[in-house]
Amino acid sequence: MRDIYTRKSPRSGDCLIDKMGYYLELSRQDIDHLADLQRQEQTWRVRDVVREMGAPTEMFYVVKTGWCFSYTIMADGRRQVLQIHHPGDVIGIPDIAYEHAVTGLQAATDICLCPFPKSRLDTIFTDSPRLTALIMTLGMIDHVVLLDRIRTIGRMNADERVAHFLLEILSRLRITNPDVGDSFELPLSQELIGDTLGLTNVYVSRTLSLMERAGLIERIDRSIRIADEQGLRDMADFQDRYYRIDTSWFPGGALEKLSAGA
Amino acid sequence: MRDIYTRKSPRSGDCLIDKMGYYLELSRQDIDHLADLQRQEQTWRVRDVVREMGAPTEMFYVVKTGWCFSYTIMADGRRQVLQIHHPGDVIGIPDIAYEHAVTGLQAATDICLCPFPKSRLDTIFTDSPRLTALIMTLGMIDHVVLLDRIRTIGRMNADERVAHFLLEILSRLRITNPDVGDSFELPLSQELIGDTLGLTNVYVSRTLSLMERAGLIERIDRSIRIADEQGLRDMADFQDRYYRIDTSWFPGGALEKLSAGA
DNA sequence: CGTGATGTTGAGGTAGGTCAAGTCCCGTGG
DNA sequence: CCACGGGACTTGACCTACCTCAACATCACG
Repeated sequence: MRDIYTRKSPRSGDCLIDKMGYYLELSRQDIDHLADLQRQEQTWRVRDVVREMGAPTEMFYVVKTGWCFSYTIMADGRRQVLQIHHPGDVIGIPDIAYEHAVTGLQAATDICLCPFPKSRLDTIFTDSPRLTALIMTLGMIDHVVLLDRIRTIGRMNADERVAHFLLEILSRLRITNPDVGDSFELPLSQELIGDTLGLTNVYVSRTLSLMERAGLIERIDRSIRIADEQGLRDMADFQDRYYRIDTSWFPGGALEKLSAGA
Repeated sequence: MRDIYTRKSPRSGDCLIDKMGYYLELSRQDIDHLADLQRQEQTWRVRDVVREMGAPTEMFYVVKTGWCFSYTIMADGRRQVLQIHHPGDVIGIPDIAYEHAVTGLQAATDICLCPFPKSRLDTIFTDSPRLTALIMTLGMIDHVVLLDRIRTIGRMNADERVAHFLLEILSRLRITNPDVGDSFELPLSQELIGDTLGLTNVYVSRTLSLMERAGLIERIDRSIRIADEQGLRDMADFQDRYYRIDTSWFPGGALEKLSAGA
């Protein structure tokens, strides 16, 4: 199911550096830059709103611990969850095009984020073309994951949507934590999952129960075991967008060639 | 409905330069770069497939004339249209993260595209930080438009989806052609509109008929007149993502300040 | 003139929504 | 320590927005 693609930098225990280092051999300077983004920390409790829709977009955030999510709400209360953010993710880049945030940001668990001002990216852009290319590429991965989501919501039925969702979470987790195996904690309410997939909490509940009875997954509290990964992949037409990316065009090719043999 | 935001460079008749120039005061060199991307031209007929899903991603395309669209197809034939591309759009940037195209590309009308290799962007990146920032920002606009689409498909019913879709097309057209007023040619089959919005061709037909009977739109063949723009905006909770963007953080601030008074 | 792509309309079916009741769990406060 | 309240999950009964299938009309094109 997975081939021999290998992590490019050793794990450090810092999730941003781990995520970046999964794709790229990081220089000492790159690591310093990434550490620099995480000097400030701030915590929120479950269900706290970190940033309202329409707030000025001065800050980006790096997720240090916990899960949070971006969403929009319509006047009558209908909510659509747009993205789930995990440790190591950088939040806010799409907002650079606008003066006010187009999405809200809320804590799905207790979380610790590292806010940093837009301007901090400038130094990275001028100092490290490789890191810049990686940041852009990670943005494009997010983009492609959104395309998958559109296909999922637009053309798949409930069980296919849920299957795809679970697999997407799993592959995302595997980047920073290769040891997850086939089970993981899913600290998201079924209402939130429904608002992500264009379903209701009620139907998510029914669907998960059915999938469990069908032997596709197992559940204990909020932990999920993917019992039949290939079965889920087949039904959801799933492709892993995180596992392997194309870095061949990145600047600084010499370094790249060195690590390509790994 | 629209305030006094003004185009930053004069119209040139070239749609890529017009689109870029709408947001930014372009230098002579910038214009040369953009013209350079469009040296090669190639044409396709309606329904021709320009690029299959899974094809190697060596080329980007600038749309010169006509409309085309990106899509995915599932094994059983279900299709999801992901993006409609208009003259002036650059196609393919999300694919840089992968070696093979994650979407297909097909002509919705007879079209003329300008293919150019990935590497051609390099020179822009090193020569013009302002243009680079604009290209990134346009990518982020696409991203936000996708977020709107997800909300539309995930949480709105058929008439709201169609209303939102029509308004989105209209605001996109207004960038390069401020004279569209309230009517435009919509050279898209109802099946394609359905595949964009997660509906069937049959239900798109019914919905359009209902909207016409309600006095929201008028139709003659495939031309659409938006008869009640405010009404449509209210029902679809529409926000124009193309009209105005934040360029305040772009490098080369001096030039920006000069034009800020406009 | 035939063929295929497109749009319209009708009849009937179903996936998923809505509403509601009941359970479990955990955090808080007395 | 217990009582309470709110968040989360489950299950049942009923409903409806949208789908499916099908027939028919129109039009462009070779």
